[in-house]
Amino acid sequence: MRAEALKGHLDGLLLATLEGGPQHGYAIKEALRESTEGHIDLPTGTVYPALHRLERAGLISGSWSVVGGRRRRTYELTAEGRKALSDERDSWQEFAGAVTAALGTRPWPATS
Amino acid sequence: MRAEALKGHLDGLLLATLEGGPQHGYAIKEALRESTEGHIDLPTGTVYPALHRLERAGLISGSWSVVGGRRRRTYELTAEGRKALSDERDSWQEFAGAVTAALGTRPWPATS
DNA sequence: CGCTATAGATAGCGATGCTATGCATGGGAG
DNA sequence: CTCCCATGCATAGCATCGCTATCTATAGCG
Repeated sequence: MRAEALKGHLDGLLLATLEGGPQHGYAIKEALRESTEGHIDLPTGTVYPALHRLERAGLISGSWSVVGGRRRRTYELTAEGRKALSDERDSWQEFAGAVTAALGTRPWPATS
Repeated sequence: MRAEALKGHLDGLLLATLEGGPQHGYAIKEALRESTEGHIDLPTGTVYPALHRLERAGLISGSWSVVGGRRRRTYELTAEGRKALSDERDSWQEFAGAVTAALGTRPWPATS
């Protein structure tokens, strides 16, 4: 996947991954990789700053813990984050629909 | 539509609009607005630099003409541009599929 | 002891779309 | 006749944001 394609959609993906329950950064990255069959495999230098951004924005809240001698920051969705995720889903539908229409491709998935 | 969402997908949209035949910048902008029912309404400050970029990249070729006293730069797809458009469509399918999967939304369109 | 996986972090960069602004012409409103 | 708007093109400067490269640290395995 082209690197820059993600711009503006990363936040929604992270929020969606946290919807299933609290996770720490590394686990989020892995979960995203697995749920997309390797298509979305974020470098850690993308994940951590993005989580900081989301926390500053109040969409997620983090807390430190120590597991197996390693410190972990576990994040969970805030109420605001759930709202934002819902908005992201709506705007993704709109965006994907508009781009699909403009590109002249069949609505996803193209099975024909 | 959120402004930054377009990042990385603009080129494909412009190329797709030119697929139906040569167009000048302003007409491309209008065609895109109409084909997406107003969802994608690009400011001219986005369109013209993007066209210059595509021309520099050899994906489109432009020529000046004068219509009604106004000068126009009409662009058309090059062979390379057609190839790039095809690639864009593939990568859009892949990207949209991955994001849709990760967001946990139904494949577009969500009619349920 | 070194390598790898796990876990987190940051500086600096580059790409790219947007805002604001400018120029120019033609046509319609007043 | 004059002003404003739509058309048409253009650029400077900005802001955003994901990536690369690099760093720290621990646990476990060979």
